[in-house]
Amino acid sequence: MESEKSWEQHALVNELIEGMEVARKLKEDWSLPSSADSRNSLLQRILSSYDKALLILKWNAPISNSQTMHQESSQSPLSIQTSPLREHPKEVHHQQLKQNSKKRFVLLGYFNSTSQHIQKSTLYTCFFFFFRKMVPKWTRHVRVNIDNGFEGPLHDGYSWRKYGQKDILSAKYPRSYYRCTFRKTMGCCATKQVQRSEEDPNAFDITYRGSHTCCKGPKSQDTKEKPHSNVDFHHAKPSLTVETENVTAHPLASFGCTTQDNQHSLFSSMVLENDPFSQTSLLSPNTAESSYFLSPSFLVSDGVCNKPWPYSDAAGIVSADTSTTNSPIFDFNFSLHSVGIEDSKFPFDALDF
DNA sequence: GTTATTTGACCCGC
DNA sequence: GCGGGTCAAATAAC
Repeated sequence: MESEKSWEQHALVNELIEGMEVARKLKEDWSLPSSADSRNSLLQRILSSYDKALLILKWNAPISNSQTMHQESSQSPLSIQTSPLREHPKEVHHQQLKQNSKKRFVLLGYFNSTSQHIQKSTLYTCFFFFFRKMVPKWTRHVRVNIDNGFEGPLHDGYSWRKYGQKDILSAKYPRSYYRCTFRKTMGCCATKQVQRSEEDPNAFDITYRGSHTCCKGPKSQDTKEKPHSNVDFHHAKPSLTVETENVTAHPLASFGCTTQDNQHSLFSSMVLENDPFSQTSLLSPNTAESSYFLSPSFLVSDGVCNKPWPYSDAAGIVSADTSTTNSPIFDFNFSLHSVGIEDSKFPFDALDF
């Protein structure tokens, strides 16, 4: 346990120092006629560092603290639509214990692994735990004027590939499942679900999950999607109405896809969907709006990661930017440097599990 | 030939 | 057992 504390503290200190150093550099650059991109990328790095640091802190928060913080934050008048806790407090406590234990296991398993290759079964287990339970998820309600010839859900600037459609029991319209086109080539695990709204057939409810690590964001437009089937609401015609509302889960959920972030990386998907603590205290919009967790990608107007809605690299650690197969990929990342793993060739063989 | 979509089957959590 | 999410073979589109 002492060693755990040691590397956690080490990582934490490293992140804070890095954040400070980059902030200093930003300050120096501020008066220079350097590009906005440069400043934005520095800003991105700073926030990324603090994201990491905060996540490490959160990771190590005592259960009692977590619970207290959750209760406090859930009472916050600013917190919106965090998942209501249905569980009895005792159950919550047990769940947190369980989750904390799992989280710790995953992190320590990674950091402390002396083996050159982590067992595939471990990776598999870790992946599903993270992806299904911890990857951020948020919903957007998007309205589109179908009369204008748009036949399908909005194109959000990313390139998606449909991999399934399902009739939902209580829903009038089927739900379509999309994943990032670059999942195979770049290991991007972002997915989205699109479902036509029952109340308003011209509207779509789009649920995003996971972060783009593919660097093929809105600006690249590297897509082979049929233009008629998707509407790019970044460049929507005036007649196109776009509404966003009910960002139900994680407005800060990492959608970081800057090149820089991929190198630097990110705890991206370790924002915990089911973790009451992270939802309410680390991720609730009130926290974001008011303090540390607001992503630069949301703040900047011309930056490389100027997302159309509050995407964030919050909690990003390291992009395990793996070129891969269809296999599940870790979509969370952490700074190897910060924990003293300097070898950039750290063997993370996600290719063949 | 390559890439995307469709759709039935399968997996897994509840 | 049910239902949501994903897989993967078949098919379509380019």
